[in-house]
Amino acid sequence: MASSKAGRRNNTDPDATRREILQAALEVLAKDGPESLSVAEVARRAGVNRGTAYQHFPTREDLAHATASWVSERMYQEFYGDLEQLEEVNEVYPPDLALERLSDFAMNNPELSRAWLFDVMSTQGNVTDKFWKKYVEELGEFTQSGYGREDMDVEVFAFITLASALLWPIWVGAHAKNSKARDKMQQRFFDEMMRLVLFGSLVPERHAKLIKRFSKRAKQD
Amino acid sequence: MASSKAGRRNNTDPDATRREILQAALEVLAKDGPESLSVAEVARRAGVNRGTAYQHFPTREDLAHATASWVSERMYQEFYGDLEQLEEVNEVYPPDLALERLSDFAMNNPELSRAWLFDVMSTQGNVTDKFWKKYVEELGEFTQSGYGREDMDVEVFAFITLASALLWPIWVGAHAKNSKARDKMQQRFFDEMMRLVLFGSLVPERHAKLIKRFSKRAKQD
DNA sequence: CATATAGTCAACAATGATGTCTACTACTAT
DNA sequence: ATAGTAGTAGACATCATTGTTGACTATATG
Repeated sequence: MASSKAGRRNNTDPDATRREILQAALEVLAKDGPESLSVAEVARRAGVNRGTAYQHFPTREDLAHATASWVSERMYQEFYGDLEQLEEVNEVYPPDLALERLSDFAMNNPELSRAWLFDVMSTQGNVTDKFWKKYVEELGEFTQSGYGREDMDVEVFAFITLASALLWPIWVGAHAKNSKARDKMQQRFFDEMMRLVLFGSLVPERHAKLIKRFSKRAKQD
Repeated sequence: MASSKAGRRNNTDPDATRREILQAALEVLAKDGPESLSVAEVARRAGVNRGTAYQHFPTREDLAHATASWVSERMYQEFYGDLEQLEEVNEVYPPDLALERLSDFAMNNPELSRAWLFDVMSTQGNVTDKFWKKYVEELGEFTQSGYGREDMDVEVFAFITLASALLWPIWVGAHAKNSKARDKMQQRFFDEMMRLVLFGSLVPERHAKLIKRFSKRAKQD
């Protein structure tokens, strides 16, 4: 009586299937890294037949590359997508909101964040990633607008903030027992990062020599 | 004429072999993550017979655990080992030297750094790692000695500095073409990090509200 | 209705990893 | 000299993954 063909999908929307596969690949990528991405594992996770995965992505490598591109594109869209129209209105996006946005984003998209970070960190040669370029560009504009210190090394600062903000959720996931503890950890990260960008972490009076040594280009007193 | 038994090792020092295996495992761990650590790959990389690896570590899991412990221990020893006797003499280790030491260490031990970071980041539950505890403890003492700002969240700050310093070499490795460019990148990281801990990254006059908001516990003006 | 599309299911050979085992060699200490 | 230790070499069964292929099915569109 029961249909012997239960469990069939026969999707009308191949793009949706493709996205499901990519999403599963992203999760695997975030969990185990690019080297241990297996088509079988991805297909299992996506609830899709292995053959189906091979229809969309002829080889394992194709899947890996497609996932990397997809991650890059999604990272940009999810983070900057709905912000693009806003930009022309708001001349300077406040740093606390920017950091909060980044911190929230990382916490809500831990796999995407992690996969993106490792891809962009370890990809050889010039950085072509849209999100990275936009992020650095925004930081550059911010400093030149007079709100951020001119003596910043924007790229290095971008690296520091992104690396720590995007990896923080891993730490939180491993060390927070419940969602309340999770929220508290997220708050702590935001507070400390704000504190750091506002005041640094050294007591100035105790480090006169260092201040002299490291303020070559900064003469804003 | 040539000995058919060339390539034999027949080592007198089994511990050395063990270390070689662990070192190879560490490299694999740093490259591909813990999930794709294979005994065969490790043995190949260590220039050791697969059987030999199985003599030292009965299963893949045993090798993985042993490597994690070894990484933890080595991270502590290599970083703090030769500093321990010094400590009683020098009451406060200057922050620039500390950061330089960390930055150099990461650059000279990229695999160890990376493997350690991921292990300690993703290990569930309380952090028992010696290096982490020591690092946080030192930071705590530094702030309480009056040289560091009292309002720091020491653990979060430790996370930020470690995550960025230990991952920076990956970025450098992927983006620096020669050793000269490498050195320059390392210098840039050190400079920017010092700048950040000394001055923050925002121009104070432009962020009066934020300063008010984020200086609850800090009343050192 | 006919056909193309998207997908399922099952089988297959090849490859490589795991874990075990046995026979062999070289070096060390008794 | 002999027994033990450390490592090599090779074989073996088991399993997972890769990439391919062929038969089948549900859905949409002409």
